[in-house]
Amino acid sequence: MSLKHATLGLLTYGPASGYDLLQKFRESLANVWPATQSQLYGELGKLAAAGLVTVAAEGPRGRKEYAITPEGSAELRHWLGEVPPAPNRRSEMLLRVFFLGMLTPEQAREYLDDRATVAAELQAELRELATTVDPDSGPLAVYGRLALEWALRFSVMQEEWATWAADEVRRAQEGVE
Amino acid sequence: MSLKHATLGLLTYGPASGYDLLQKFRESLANVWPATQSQLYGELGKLAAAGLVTVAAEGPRGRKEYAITPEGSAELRHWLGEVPPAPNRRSEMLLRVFFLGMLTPEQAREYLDDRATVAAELQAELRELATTVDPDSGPLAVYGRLALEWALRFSVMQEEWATWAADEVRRAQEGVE
DNA sequence: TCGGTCATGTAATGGGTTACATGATTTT
DNA sequence: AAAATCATGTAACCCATTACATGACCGA
Repeated sequence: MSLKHATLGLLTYGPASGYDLLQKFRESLANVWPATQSQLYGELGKLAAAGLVTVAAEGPRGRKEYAITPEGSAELRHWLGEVPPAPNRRSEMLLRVFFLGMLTPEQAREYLDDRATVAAELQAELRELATTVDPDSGPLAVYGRLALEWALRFSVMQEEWATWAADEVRRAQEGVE
Repeated sequence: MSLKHATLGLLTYGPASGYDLLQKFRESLANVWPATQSQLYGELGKLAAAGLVTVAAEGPRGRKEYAITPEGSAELRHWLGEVPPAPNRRSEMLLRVFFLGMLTPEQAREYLDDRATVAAELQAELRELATTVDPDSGPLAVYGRLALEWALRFSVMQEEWATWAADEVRRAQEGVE
C-alpha cells in the first residue's frame, strides 16, 4: 500500500508527470521505496480513478501533469499520523545466518566478515553523501537528513555486529577443537 | 527466491511434512522469513519437481514427508556461500520520515517518539527471549543467538535514533520560532 | 461420537519486476 | 538527419496474502 503514499508524498512538492515522478523516485526515494516505471504509471491511473490526484495539465508528447487533490492530501496525512507503520518482516541477510551451520566455520566467518566489509563501505558512501547534501535546500532536506542519519547508524550497527559475530564463530570453533 | 532456501534450510534438520515445516517457520523463522501454508505447499511441489527435495515417506492423512536431496543441499550451500545477499530495499518507517514535513512539528515528534517507544518495547521482549533460550540446544541455537543479538542491537539503534531525531525536530522548531 | 489437530490443496487478489512496444520532441 | 531524451502504456511472470475447501485420524 505504500507506493500509493510515496506517490502522493512526492506530489505534495508540486504537480508532476509520471516521467518526472519516476526521476524523483530514483533521486530521493531509491533507498527507502523504489518504484519502476511500469508500476508508477499504473498507480497514477488508480490514484486518479480514486480521486486522490487529478490531471492538472496536459503537455507535449501526451504528457499528463498530475496534482494531488485535497482528498489525496487528507489520505496522506491520515496515513502518516494514524496508521502505524508495518515493520520489515523479512531479512535475507538474517535468514542466511540461521543456516550458516551448513557451511564450514571458515565459510561462516567469511560470510560475516563480508557483511562487516559491505557495511563499512556503505558507511563511507553515506558520509560522503552527507557532505554533499545542501543542509537547507527545501523541506525534504530537513527530514531527509534524519533518514540519512538512520542509514549511517544502521550501517555502523551492522558492521559492529558482524565483526562481533565473526568473532563468536571463531571462539566457538576454538572451544570445540 | 528465498522461500526456496528457507525451506531447504529447514529440511537440513531432518525430513518433515509441509505441516511440520509450517510450524518450524512459525517457531523459528517468523521474524526473518515468514511463510503461509498456501505458499509453502506450493513451494514444496516446485522443489520436488526440480529434484531439490523428494517425498521420502507417506503417512496417514495423505501426509508426505519431504527430505532434502544432495542437489538441494548443494543448492543451499551455493546460495549461502556464493550468492551475495540482497539488502532490504524498502522501509515504510523511513518512507514516512521523508514526508513528516506534511504534518505539524508536534505530530512529527509524536511519530518519532512512538518509534522510540516501540523499539524500547521490542528490546524488552528480546531480552526476555534471550533468557529463555537454551544456550546449547542444537546447531540452530548457535547461529540463532547471532540473529537474536542482531535484533537486539537493531532495536537499541532504532530507539537511540528516534530519540535523537525527535530532539532534532524540537530544535529546528525552536530555531524557527 | 465429538472435538481437536493433522494434513493437503486451490482460487482470487495485489504488489513488484522485466521486457516489450511505440512515438513525439528537442538537441546536436 | 540522427541521436538523445521525453513520455506513456501493456503483457507476462513471480511472490505473497487471504480465504475457501476438504477430509482423515486420534484421544477423551
